[in-house]
Amino acid sequence: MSGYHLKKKGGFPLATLKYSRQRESIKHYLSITTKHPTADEVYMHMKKEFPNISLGTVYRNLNLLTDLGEAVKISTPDGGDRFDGRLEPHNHFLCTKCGRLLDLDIDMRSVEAATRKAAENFDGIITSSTTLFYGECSDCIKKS
Amino acid sequence: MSGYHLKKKGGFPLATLKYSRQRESIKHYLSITTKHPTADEVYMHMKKEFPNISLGTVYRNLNLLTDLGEAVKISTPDGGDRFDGRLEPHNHFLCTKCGRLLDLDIDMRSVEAATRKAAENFDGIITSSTTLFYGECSDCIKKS
DNA sequence: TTTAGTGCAAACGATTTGCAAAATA
DNA sequence: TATTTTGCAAATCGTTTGCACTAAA
Repeated sequence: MSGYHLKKKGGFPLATLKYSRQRESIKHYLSITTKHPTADEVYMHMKKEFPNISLGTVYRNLNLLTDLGEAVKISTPDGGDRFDGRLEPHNHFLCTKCGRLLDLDIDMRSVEAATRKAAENFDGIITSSTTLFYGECSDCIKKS
Repeated sequence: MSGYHLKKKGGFPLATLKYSRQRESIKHYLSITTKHPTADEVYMHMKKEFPNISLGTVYRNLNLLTDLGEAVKISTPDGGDRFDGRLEPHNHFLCTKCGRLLDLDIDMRSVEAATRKAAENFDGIITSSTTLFYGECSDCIKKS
């Protein structure tokens, strides 16, 4: 694990990594929560364990984990990015009433089929895709 | 099932609309461009016709058009939102090299199939979905 | 000792908002 | 006239960055 190099977004070499308690804890939190927290929510949670942790440290580690492929950044039309530590391919659902972001497990073969279809009439290279579903979550349905 | 999602902020009734030359022009520009411009790019373009137009006005109208379903806001993991005046269901491709956002026409039936699959094991209501494809565009492939 | 990571605060880019004037109905 | 929209500027939000210090290797 030590001394490995990898590439950042622009192709810049990334320096060798050193262990950090904060980073490990952030990674662990992302791996157990199902909340898809924003950076600020991660920050609030980390404060319990590291009262002096700074928001900058949280952002730096979230970006690092994302670059390492150990976390996923999810962009939605409303508000800041969300982070997800679940690494297997899956999709997300955004409730347009309460704003909750939920995991949505579907047979990925249907998604792959759609991607293959997309690739047919396209003269670039498609390497991945993300689908975000919208609608009303069960909690909001109950309340209405 | 469309690839679009109409965003209503609170569910409260929308105030009566009055005509505005700026809004019409923004709407028209979105309907003819294939650039998927950012708010700032729309602003720059509008300045030719309305030298004194303000960025605030552009944002207000882009949001209004989005709420009305007459434009679509596209969120990507890098940078600001893009806007699209093309209303038929279609998908988008983001080049991870040059950042260009392109239209991607695929047989929507494969997307609908994926959505139907998604709905099966989900106890909320899915009303729409958007898929964003990633990869390298043909221009960038040529250059490498 | 050398290098990476941290906390802090300031800077930043994107977007929103309060207000008085202008346009529309 | 009454109400909406505009231009402007200040404010806000999410995120990044420079720096001196601390922790890890």
